[in-house]
Formats: sequence, C-alpha cells, structure tokens
Amino acid sequence: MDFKRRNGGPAMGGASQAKKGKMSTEWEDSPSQFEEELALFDDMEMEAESEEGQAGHDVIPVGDLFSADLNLRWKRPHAPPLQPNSDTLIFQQMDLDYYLGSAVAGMPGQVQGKVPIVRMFGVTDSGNSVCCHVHGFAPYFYVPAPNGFTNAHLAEFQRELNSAVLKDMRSNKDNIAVTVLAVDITKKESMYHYHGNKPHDFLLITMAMPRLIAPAKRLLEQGFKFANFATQSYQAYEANIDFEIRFMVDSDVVGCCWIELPKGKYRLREERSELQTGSKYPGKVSLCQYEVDVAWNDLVSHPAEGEWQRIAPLRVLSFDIECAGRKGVFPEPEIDPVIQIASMVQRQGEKEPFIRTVFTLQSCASIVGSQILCFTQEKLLLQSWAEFVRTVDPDIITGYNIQNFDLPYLLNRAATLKVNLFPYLGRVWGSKSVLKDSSFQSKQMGRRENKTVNMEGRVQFDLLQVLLRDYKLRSYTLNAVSFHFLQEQKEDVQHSIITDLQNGNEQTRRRLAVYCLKDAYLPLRLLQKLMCIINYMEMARVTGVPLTYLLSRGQQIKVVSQLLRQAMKQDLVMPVVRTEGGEDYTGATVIEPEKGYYSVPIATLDFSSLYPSIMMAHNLCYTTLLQKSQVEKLGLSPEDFIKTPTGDLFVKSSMRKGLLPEILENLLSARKRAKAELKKETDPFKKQVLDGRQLALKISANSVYGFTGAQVGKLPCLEISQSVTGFGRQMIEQTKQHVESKYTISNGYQADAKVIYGDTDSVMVKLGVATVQEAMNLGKEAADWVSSYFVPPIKLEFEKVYYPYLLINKKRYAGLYFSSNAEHHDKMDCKGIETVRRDNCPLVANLINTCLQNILIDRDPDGAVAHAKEVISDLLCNRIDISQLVITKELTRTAQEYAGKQAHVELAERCVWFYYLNCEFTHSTIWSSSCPNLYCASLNPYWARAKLRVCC
DNA sequence: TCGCTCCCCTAT
DNA sequence: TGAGATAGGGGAGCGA
Repeated sequence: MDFKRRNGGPAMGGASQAKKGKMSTEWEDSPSQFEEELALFDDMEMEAESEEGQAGHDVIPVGDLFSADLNLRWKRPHAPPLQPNSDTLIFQQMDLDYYLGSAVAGMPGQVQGKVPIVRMFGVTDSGNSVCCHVHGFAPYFYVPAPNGFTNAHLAEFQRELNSAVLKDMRSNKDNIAVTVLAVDITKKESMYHYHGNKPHDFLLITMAMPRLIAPAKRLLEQGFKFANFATQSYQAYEANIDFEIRFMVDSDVVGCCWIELPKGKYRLREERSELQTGSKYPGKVSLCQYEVDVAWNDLVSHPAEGEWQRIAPLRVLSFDIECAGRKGVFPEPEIDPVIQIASMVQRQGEKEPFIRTVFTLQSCASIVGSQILCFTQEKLLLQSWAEFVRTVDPDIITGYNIQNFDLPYLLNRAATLKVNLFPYLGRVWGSKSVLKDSSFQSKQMGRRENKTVNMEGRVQFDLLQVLLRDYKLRSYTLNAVSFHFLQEQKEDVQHSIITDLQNGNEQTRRRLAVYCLKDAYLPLRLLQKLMCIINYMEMARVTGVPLTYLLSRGQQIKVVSQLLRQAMKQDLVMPVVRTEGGEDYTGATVIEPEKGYYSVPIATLDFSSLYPSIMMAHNLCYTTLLQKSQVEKLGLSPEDFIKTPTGDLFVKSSMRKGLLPEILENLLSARKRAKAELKKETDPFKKQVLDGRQLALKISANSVYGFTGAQVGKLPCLEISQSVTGFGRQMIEQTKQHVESKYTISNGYQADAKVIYGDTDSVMVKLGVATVQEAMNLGKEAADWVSSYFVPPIKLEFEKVYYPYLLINKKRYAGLYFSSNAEHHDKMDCKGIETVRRDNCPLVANLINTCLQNILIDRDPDGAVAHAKEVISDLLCNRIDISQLVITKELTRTAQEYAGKQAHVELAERCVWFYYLNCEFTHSTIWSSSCPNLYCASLNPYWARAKLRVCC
C-alpha cells in the first residue's frame, strides 16, 4: 500500500514528480521488467516439476482454492508418522512463549489448578512444523535468608508468604489455591559488590505463576513478618526476569537453537475433536504438524556449533494489501475496502519464492508466473486469505509496515465486515489475533507508537521495523529503500489512481496486481540482500534471547540474558534495583582540534574495542566492585585491588574474575573464531551465517558498557561506566603525550609529531612525513610502541591515513582515506558534515560533497568556489529541481516538523574560504568577511516552495 | 547582535 | 516496568 507510506513527510523526490504526466494507456504496452522476472520463475518451475501438472499461473476457480491437487505447494511437506518411543524429534526452535493451562498427566510440576507451560514452535530439517509444550518449569526468585533462619523455618515462611499473597489479590478469578509452591535454602552470592567470595544462605521462592512474583516481591520488600522473626524488608533477587528468559537460561536454550527430544521422553498429541474428552491426555491445539509434550528437564538443547549452526527450511511469507481509498483521504478500514492481497512465500535459503499469488476483488487478467484468485465478495477474499495463511503455515511473516498498517487494516476490515473466521492467524486453534496499541520509548529511538497483533508461533518480521532499527536512511519509503539497497524501483503506480484502476477493467486491475505483487516481493529481496533473518538469528543465538525479542525489546535484555547465564555458573544472583535517574557521569574526551586544511598525510591510531578492552584489562564488574568500607573488613591489601581514575575500587582478577570481563572475553574470542572460520568457509550460505555471527558478537560486546551506564535499567552501575570512561580519558591523553614526546626532531625524526585531533578512542597525528607510505609505516610503529604502555588486551592500532585532511571542528572533518594501499585512496571519508546528515536537503549535501571532492581529490579550491557560485545562481534563477530542496525523511515524522528548516548553502562557501584562510574562524568572521556571494536559502518543504534570501 | 535554550543528529 | 552511554556541532527561536 502506498497510502501508509505517504503518511509522514513529503512523498518521493523528483523522479516520481517528473513522471506525473504519464498516461494510463502506456501501461498495457509492454510487460515491465518485474513481469518478465515473474514469468521466468514460472519457466524454471515448469521445467523442475513438469510431472506435477500444476498450472501455477492460471486464474483458479475459487471453489477449488484449497484442493490438494491444485495447490499442492501451499501445504507443508507431508509429515511422516512419528513414534515417540523409537524416534527422536529434532527441530529448530523459532518462537517461544508460555501460557497457563492444566497440567498434563505424566508431566512434572504442580498437578492442580493452572500451571505455566512453555511452548516452543519450530521446524524440522524436512520442513515440518512443530509445537512443543514444555512442562514442569515454575517461576522463582530469591531473597537473602534472615539471620538465624534454618530448614525448620521453611514451612512457616512458605505458609505466611502464601497467605499474604492470597490476601493481597483483589480478585482471584483463576481460583488460585496455592501461590507459593516451595521455599528452599540455597547458597548464593549477590553479584553486586565484592564481598570476599562468601556464599550466603538465600531463600529460593518458587511461585505458581509468573504474575505472582511481583506481588510476592512487593510484600517481602514492604516488610514481612513470620514466626517469631521481626518484621523486616527483604531485598529481592531475580524477581524481574521474564519467564521466557528464566526458562531459557535455566534450560540452556538460546534463541533459534536446535532442540532434540530423545526417544521415549516425549508424548505425541493426536488430532481430537472437542467431543472426545475421554482421554486423560490433551489433543492437538495447534495447526502444527507435530505437537508434543515434554518435561522441561528432558529436552536437549544443542549449542549453535558445527552442524547445529544450520538453519531449517523456514517458510517466509511476505504480503501486501491494496485498499480503494477515497480521494485525498487516508483509507479507513471501517469504510474503504481491501481490494487486493499479494503474497509471496519463500523457503529460507532458497533464491526465489515458490508461492506467488494475488487475491483480487473482481476479475483480473492473468499474470504469467503468479496465481490470481478472484473474488466477487470482499468478505470471501479476506476469509480465503486467512485460510491461505493457515494452510501455508509460515514461520515468519514479513512485508513493509505490516505491523502498523496491513495487519491492523485487515483485522479492522474483517471486523467491520464480520468475517468471523479471519482473525485466527496464529498457530494455536481458537486463539484470536487482536490488535493492541503499545508505545515503546527509548533514548535511542525516541517514543514510538506501535500496534501489535498476536500470532502465536509465527514471527512477525516487519522489514520497516528492521530498517528503522538498523539503518540510518534519508527516507524509509519502500521505493527509496529498494532503490538504495537494490537499485530497483517499485512498479510505477500512483496511489491516487488505485481506486480508478480497481473500478476499470480486468486489465487495469491486472496492472494493480502486478504492483501489489512487487510490493510483496521487494521485502523478500531486501531481507535476502541485507541478510536480516540470518543476522537476527545469529544475534538470538549469541545473546540467548528469543528472535521476537530482538524486534520488540531494547538492548538491555540481551545483556541480562548473557549475564544470568554467566552468573548461574558461579552461583551468583542478580539483585532487583529500583530504577531512578541520577546524576549524569563524565564521558569521553574530545581533543581540541587544530582546525585546518592539511596537505600532508595524517595518520590515525585507534584503540580497538576500547571500552570492552578496558573492562577486561582492569577486571571491571559488578562482582569486583569494592566498597571502601569493605577493604578493612575483608582484610585486603593494596595489591589486591585497583583504584580507577574516578576513585572507585575493584578487586583484581586474582581475587575474583569478573562476570563482565568473562562475557566479553567469550564474545571476542568467539568473534575471532567466527572470523577464522569465515576465512576458510567456501559455501556462500554458511559464509553469510558466520558473517552474521561475527557482527552479532561485536555489537554484543560493545553494548555491555552501555548496559552498566543505563541509569533507567535493569542493573545500572555508574562506578563501572564512569571508571571505563575515566580510563579512556586517561588513555587518550597519555597516547597524545607518548606520541608527541617520542616522535621529535631531537629524537632523530623528520619532524615533531603533533596530535591534531582525537575523539574517545582515536588520535589523528601529523607525523611530519611527506608520503602516505611513510605515514603508514611510522603510524604502525607508533601504535605498537604506545600499546606497550597499556595493560593487555588494550591495544592501539594503526588504522588509516588521511591525505589530504580537512579538519573543520570537533566531530566534523573530511579526508581521503588510505588504509591498505598507499597509492590509491579507498574513499572520501566525511564525518559530521552536512553530506552525512539527514536534516539537510539533497542540494546542500550534493553541493558540499562536490566542493569537498574539488578540494580534496582535485585539489582545486577555485573549482569548488566556482561550483558553489553556479549552484547558488541556479538556485536564485529557479533552475533547481524542487526535489533537491526537500528533506525526505522517515515516515514516522510529520510534515510539520520539517517546516521552517533551512538549507544552508553557505557552508560550502565556508569550506572553500576555510581552505584559503587555513586558520581558525567563527561563523561571524566568515559572515562579516567580504566574501562576495553568501546566500542563505530558506525553504519550507511542507509547502514545497523555496524562499530565497540574499544575505550579502 | 548576542547569548541562551531546545532540538536534531551525528561521532565514538 | 520498559527504555545502551556521553560529547558536541549547529540551526531555530526568543528575549534583552
């Protein structure tokens, strides 16, 4: 749908504007490239399966929609019979959730009342779908045992807490009889602070349901009294862990891992009608081909190594809808009908979709390479599509903005038309897909209003959401994104004529169907090109969270998952800290730049993975943080701990090795392994997986620091984060001093080296050599030499040479980038300048880019001035395409926000002048200088009219 | 005109 | 109840 993408911000740039005059008759002339592509799929398939006798591209009579003969490929491959006693069941787990249900005979855990049951959905190697009910895992948390507590007190404690929680419930509609299932004494240690490696008695409190943990925790914190112990407040540990994560951590399951159910250890559910209630075993409740019950401690989880790195033949469904809107009004599901739904289904790992189909309202001429299903009633169209989804049974559902547009629209439309069988899109019988509003807020992404639709067992993987998270783009329309990544455009249909096309004939509707099909096809292509599914799967495996968390949750949960896994091995428990924003802490140093244009090579030295390596080098962790009062109490000598630049104390690894350094070492060594494997691997698909993994490992390592500094988070620790940045500040300062003290004329070098700039983990050094090669050689030597002053694994590395280099200000510079070859530059590198910022119009970015090229590549500042003047004169004479003046932005922003933005042409002039002046300047010095042509173009893209103002 | 705050978006 | 961090340039807008 085009409407949804028109919602925010101006529509596409000049290309579509220019084609406005295109006549509708032109369409029928020749098939588009995309149509030819579709036809090609068909040819390939005809060859491959000529015996199947399936006429894939015909218009199918609706009555035969789901007939096994006609749409054989819709269904999953036949599932061979499974004998639980002699067959093991192995599947890749893709989605994991839990529900409250009745206990199943023969399974561990509570037998009475509602019990939490974990549910895993997955796919076998042969492409069969699996739903696995996991029984017997109950939620729990810890509190420290009070002084004098013994086994004799357990029963009393449990009874008192149980009745307190029951009393606390306002209503008890589930008729819960027992809230506290068990209380046990266990030896644990808090992970916060170092306290002499002495485990203490903790009470492990097991609850009947996940939602009972919060009240139990609250009651214990508020002050709890039992037996003759005084009323006291109990600090809760691990009471804020999602139940899914709790289960995964405890059973060593990570996201998207392979699960093995050994023979004899599971039970297969049978198809059973509602009336047959005689059996003590429940029948199937899902649409999956295999549905099984297993005890939580009987399942085997395979770490993603060796053969277990493979990926099952998942079914990925991409779809797009079109609605017939009214002129100039955003379509409303209560009024405007859905006229087409295009769907493409692809198996993960295959090149092309094997199902290409479009459901249309009214007749539609055939399209070679795709199946057209025509309906005279919209109601039937919707219902059939829902049945199509259930038949195809996809593991992953994708599309462009399906989360906030297509799915909500379909649900609302189906509700309006009373298509009662529509909203069951998940894999669980009778579980209705409902629309909910949710808002997601983070400092990183700002406030995001989102809609959610539940679809148990299917992963919703909206490509737009992926792009918003992972890529900074100027525009997020499907058209712009496709052009950016695939150099391909959408089919050319203006959204304003969609209704006209629908009301035309079967040829105009065919035109619309081709457009709709392409909109379903492009997301698949993009997912493939960007390796989204593989990368996300690897991230889920590395961090241990379910795949769905990666799109629905923030960064913290990934660190929590790893931290809990590591902590469990050492019997450490994580406290629940109350979250309140405190003082900000000091961050990194940015060395005052020696602004100027440098026509000599500038070497850049970088600390690789600075913050992770600081944490590893100095053993910074929650578990090693030492309170000053504890030094004497624990009888520590000064050799046992260090004092960080911020004055915080941490014990050395000889006393206790920190969890965070351990996690980081694992991540970074796993990354080294992945990179080594990547080099050896020849299979392109496995290569993608490994590359995805090394990327996931790198990102994960870098997010550990952020987690400790997140003051509104699960476990903030400012002592760690401020010590990390403190060390960083010290190190960059020392690096500057070391380099400038050794590389001097008096030490026999050509010139006195000068650090002209540096930010956080890098320094730019003018070494005084004339060639790039010399700068590289000397840079490498300097990096190695400086590294010797720091604790491993901290390492300063030579990264690149800039030649020439234009240093405009802090965080704003440009230069030609030489990394391996001293003869040829890799690219022109621009940082912070208008060319890389998305809040400038293309004219400004292009102009500055050209000026920088003139200055840096051609070494022709006069050319830059000439170019700038030319553009300005074009601007004044209205010779600039309006699209150049419009700031195209992501659709989440409203057009009003762009109003009043200014395009600043003068910056190009400033660059040029700066080259001449080669000295420090301010805005006003340039402004008041006698520069001949300084203009400022102010524009209002909302009205799409540029207003020009002559400033000089 | 200057100085200030707020906002956006970037660098690391 | 869920959200990685700080540093910093530079424009817009406002008041003195």
